[in-house]
Amino acid sequence: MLQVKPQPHSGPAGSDPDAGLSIAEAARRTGVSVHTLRYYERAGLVVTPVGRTAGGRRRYHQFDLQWIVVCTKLRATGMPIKTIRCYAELISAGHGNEQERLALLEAHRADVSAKLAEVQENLRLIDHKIDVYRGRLAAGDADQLWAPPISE
Amino acid sequence: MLQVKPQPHSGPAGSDPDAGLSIAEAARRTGVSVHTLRYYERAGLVVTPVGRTAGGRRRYHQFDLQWIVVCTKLRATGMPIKTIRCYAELISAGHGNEQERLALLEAHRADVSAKLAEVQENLRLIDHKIDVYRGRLAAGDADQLWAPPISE
DNA sequence: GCTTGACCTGGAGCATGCTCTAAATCCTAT
DNA sequence: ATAGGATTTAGAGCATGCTCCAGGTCAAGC
Repeated sequence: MLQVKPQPHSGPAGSDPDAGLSIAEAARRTGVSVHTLRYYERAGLVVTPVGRTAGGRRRYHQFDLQWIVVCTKLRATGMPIKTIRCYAELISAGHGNEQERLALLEAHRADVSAKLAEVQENLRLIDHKIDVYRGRLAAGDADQLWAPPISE
Repeated sequence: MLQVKPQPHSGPAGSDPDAGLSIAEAARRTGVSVHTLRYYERAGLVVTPVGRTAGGRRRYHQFDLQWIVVCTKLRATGMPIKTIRCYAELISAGHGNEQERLALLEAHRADVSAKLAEVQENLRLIDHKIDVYRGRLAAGDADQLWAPPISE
């Protein structure tokens, strides 16, 4: 859903393609607020430190944007910040821990699957209630719906 | 998943079936902690006030347990406490607002559906990453995996 | 009566994930 | 040179949903 749009060569905030993007541009392109971008960085959700200008401003490059998008997707499936940091640290540590990365992803996949199944299961109850309400309302006898006991 | 088990006639905390259950028993049967039961009550997640003994202890009856289970299912699909309170108030208000109840449930259903689709979509990315890691690890060339740029 | 454990209330505490503020600094345009 | 807006930082604030604590009450068994 979120895609890092290719830079149209001369966009706002710097036309030099190698200079990197301002935080505002990065936010716009990733769909994440600037606040959140800084928060993620503080929280350790980085694989490589984001570049800085001489004056200390962040400069986002293609790789940074791609990583941020990955973070949003992991977040969207409910992966906690801590776990994403863990994953980032593994990638950051370089080659040799691919088994661990895989294990982390598989564990998360299992969590998401379980959660998905649970939600779908409970959604059925809601659907059932909706059906019942629709039916009763159409039939004009909504009085028969589940209601609290008169007075115990 | 959570079911209100039928009372086996002489259980703990009172054998008179009409006397109602202690909060501990209600917690056990609904799978919710006693803390949470009290919290839900304070938060307005009640359709009818839970009964009390002369001494002020809560007594849970069949209807209370059923309602709590409904609450857990709504929560499990991500319905916020506030919305459940809203729903509880509608039921509590009695007949005549069935359209509103239906609208609330339909709105929630739409939210859940959208969320479900989003999670499933993003889960695909994770699955893809898992596939790639598995393949590379099996092939013994994990070096080729996504890694941070060497130094910008 | 007395002990013991369950229960009561109001309120504090905690985990998570942002979201915002203040004061200072940077940079660009005029 | 300077005004204005964008950005920086550390830290506070907020929303949600529990979770727990202190100090007191209730009730059942001995």
